Amino acid sequence: MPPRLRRSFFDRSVLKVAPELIGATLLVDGVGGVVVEVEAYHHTDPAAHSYTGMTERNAVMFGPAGYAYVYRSYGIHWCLNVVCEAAGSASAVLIRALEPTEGLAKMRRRRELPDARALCSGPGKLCQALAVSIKHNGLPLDRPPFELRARAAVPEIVVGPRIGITKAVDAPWRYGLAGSKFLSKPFKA
DNA sequence: TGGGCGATTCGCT
DNA sequence: GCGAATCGCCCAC
Repeated sequence: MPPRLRRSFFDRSVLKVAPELIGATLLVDGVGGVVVEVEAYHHTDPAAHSYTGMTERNAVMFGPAGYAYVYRSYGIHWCLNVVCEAAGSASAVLIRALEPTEGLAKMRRRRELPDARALCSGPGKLCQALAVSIKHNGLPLDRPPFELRARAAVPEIVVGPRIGITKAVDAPWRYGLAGSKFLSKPFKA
């Protein structure tokens, strides 16, 4: 089994960490799968929550790397990020999609859906499938309930603009696993 | 203290 | 493709 990713893995440029997460395995209480889509948010990026400074919501982003930043989206969904770079730099990677491999029955029950393709194909969906919520905000990714393991081999990565934002819309900081059927949206060829 | 808005999803057309 | 659901965050008043 590939080694756990240590916190020091995240203590680097978010633009380096983000593509290296593609192919890694993320589990929460044993449920999850292979990371197939992420987005990078740098603290100098107008689209980042941390851009305008620290607030109660985004405080974890300003802490050390390797911790979970979880926030509520559109009043409905949860979204899971991993804090990157040195403490205070306030950069993070948004986990956008997984290929489900472990605990499919649990995920289907939580999502009330039979289709494996739709279980984790979006940031809100995967948090529902993995039962991630505000309770996980500020927890380290290298300890239970999280389990995050390095990829076995370097996969082919596709790059494109990020989804659903209104600022810095052209920055190519969305990364995906080439050819994956489990993306939130296809990458433009 | 109140109102506009969002790193989304789903169902309907 | 479009719009509703839904509510915490955040800043202007």
